[in-house]
Order: sequence, then C-alpha cells, then structure tokens
Amino acid sequence: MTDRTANMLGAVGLAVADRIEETAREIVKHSGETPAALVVIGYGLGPSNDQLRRVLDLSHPGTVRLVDRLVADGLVERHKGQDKRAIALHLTEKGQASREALLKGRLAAIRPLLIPLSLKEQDELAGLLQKVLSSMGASDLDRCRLCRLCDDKVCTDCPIPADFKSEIDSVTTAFGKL
Amino acid sequence: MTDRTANMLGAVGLAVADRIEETAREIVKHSGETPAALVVIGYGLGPSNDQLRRVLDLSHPGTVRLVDRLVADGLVERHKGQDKRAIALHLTEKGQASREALLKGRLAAIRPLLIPLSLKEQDELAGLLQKVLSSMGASDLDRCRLCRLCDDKVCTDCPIPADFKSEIDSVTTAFGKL
DNA sequence: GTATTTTATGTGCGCGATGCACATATAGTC
DNA sequence: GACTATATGTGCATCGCGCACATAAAATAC
Repeated sequence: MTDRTANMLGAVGLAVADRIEETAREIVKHSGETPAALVVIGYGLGPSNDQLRRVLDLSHPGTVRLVDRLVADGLVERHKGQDKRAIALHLTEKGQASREALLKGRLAAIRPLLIPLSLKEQDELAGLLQKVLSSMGASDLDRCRLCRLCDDKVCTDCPIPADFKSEIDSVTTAFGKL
Repeated sequence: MTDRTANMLGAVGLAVADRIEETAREIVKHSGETPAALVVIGYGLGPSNDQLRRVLDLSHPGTVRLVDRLVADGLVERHKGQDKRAIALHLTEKGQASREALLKGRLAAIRPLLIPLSLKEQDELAGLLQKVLSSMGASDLDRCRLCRLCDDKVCTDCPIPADFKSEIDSVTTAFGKL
C-alpha cells in the first residue's frame, strides 16, 4: 500500500519535473542546472563559483562553463569577491527579468495540477507536503539544493530552514524562516 | 495560498525526480530517457522504434541511438516486427533484471519521503495524488508518458487509464484498469 | 500494375551540458 | 619563505540528443 503511494508520488514528481523543465527550457535557453543557477544567483548574495557548485551539485568545470553560458547571454556578471581569487556572481537586469519569468512560468506550470482539488484538499495537500519537506534535507546544503528552483516570494512559512547564509556568506536568509 | 502549495509541490517533485534520476543512473549506466525506455520496452509488447519514440517524446534519431545503447549493453534486442520495415523491441534476460532493479530502486528512493507521514496521512496523500493524476494526461499518449517510469506491479488501481495497447499493438493493458 | 506518397528505420554531423586532468593564482600555515 | 589548501579557469572527451538526409517497405493513386 505504501508502495502504491510511493509509485504515485513518483509519477506526480516526474510530471512536475517534466513541466518545470519544459517551461525553463523555453524561458532560459538552456537546460540542466542552468535555470537553477539563475534562481540561486538571483538571491543577490553574490555567490562564488564554488558555492554555486555545491548547491547545484556540479563539478567545478561544469559550473564554470554554466556561468560562461549565463554571462554570454548577458544574464550574469562576474564581480570581484572579497577574496582576490573568488568571484561574486550577480544577475544583470536582463538576468533578473529572466529569473522572474522563470519562477512565474514554473508556478504556472505546476498550478494546473492543483485544479482538480478543492481548496480544502489543497490545504490538506499543503500540510502533507510540508511534513514531507521538513523531514528531508538533513544538511543545510541539502535544503538549499532542494529549494534551488523555489520561488522565495511565494514560499512563505517555508518548511525547510534552508540557510543560504551559511552557504553563501551574507546577511539574510534567502528562504522564509521556519 | 495556492501558489505556496504549488511551490511546495514543485520542490517535492524536483526532489523526487532527482532521487529517481540518481538511482536510475547507478543501475542503468545511462541517463535521460534511457531508463524509461527500459521500463516501457519491458512491458513486453514489442514496441517499435517509433512507438517508443512517442512515449519518450524524443526525436527519431534520438530513439534509434537510445536503442543502440541498450542493445550495446545487451539489455534489448531488435526483433522482426509484423511489418518488414518495423522492428519489435524486447528485453533480454539481462534487460529484465536491469528493469526490475530499476523499478525496485525507484521505489526505494521514493519510499523514505513517506516516512514522516502516518499511515492515515499516507492514505490521505494517496487519495490526493490519485485525484491529481486522474485529471492530468488528456490523451492516451500523455498518460503513457506520465507513467513511463511507473511500476506496474505496484500500481494497482491505477488512476490513469493509460492504454499502451492503443499505442503499442498488443492484447493487454500494461497498467491497471481504472 | 507501376508511380507516388507515407511510414519506419538508420546515418552523418553538430551541439549542449557535463566530468576529468591539468594549469594558475591567491590565501593560509608551518 | 616554503608548503598546502582554496578558487578559478582551460583543453579534452563523453553522453544524450536533434536536424538533415538516405533508404527500404507499405499504402495509395492513377
């Protein structure tokens, strides 16, 4: 019985990921972790290449090339970091716009799935999802990774105390507090 | 409020897809739609290249190369189809074993997410997921695609009346009946 | 019953996203 | 000051995939 539930969760998860992927591909011109990078950099904390790499779970060179792509598209700029060797990644205005379109598109892609549910059922689902989310992501990095495509504007009362601050040195937490 | 729910669904969906992807990569040696191909071919209906292509939503050549990979790994064989131009794809014994490991691994990857939920809550979630699933997948092909990684052994009372039969000529429906 | 169109597979070629091995520059440490 | 650790960047290769094209067989048209 649990397996049946798990199987359905797998199907829904796959569908959700498919839809997000498809939308992201249309808006950003690239696939893979590139859209997530746009979201993460967009928190404005000026992450370094290496910090970004950890969140996206990519190799070093892979991240460099990913940033190359974003820079080439005029979405991201490499600024000087506090360290002379490190860089600080920031979105350009175009990058900001792209990020917002991405997040908006993502929600638009997911929202239709909730239509068959009544408002009460949606609340029920939210409660269950919140429980599931709060218990996954053991490490802070896991939580950042889990939320690497999340819309922070919408994720009020985020069940995941993901703390970008400890991953990306800065003042504020990118996600809502628990 | 709906957006918050959608956002959390997006996060969970991404996490589920990540976990499935990771597991699949370990078991099958390839990524992308290759694991799904193994599952779909494994229904034993002897799909043609083109039928497989539609379910996986790949290009023609992409599917040919995908099958090439599976054949090279000794997981799939190209048999003669009813048509002299079409082929019928079938799993080898090794392919069967690989498919079973894949499905098993997939469930094992998803199952932990349900642990924080009580049995009653799991039932609740199952009901909600079932509702969501039943209203997505307008076309039969959509449903096949949606279930392209599903474990038919486990998916009893499948909410999606996906009918491989109409996609892949054969006698039985690969998925449970509604 | 041949000629054209449609369907199905396969190939050459290129591209995008990624990883490995390596190079280089800077910060920290002994 | 010499060694190590950290951070970025560069060949180079691989993998999954799509486009344009070629080819064979079935269906259809005339």
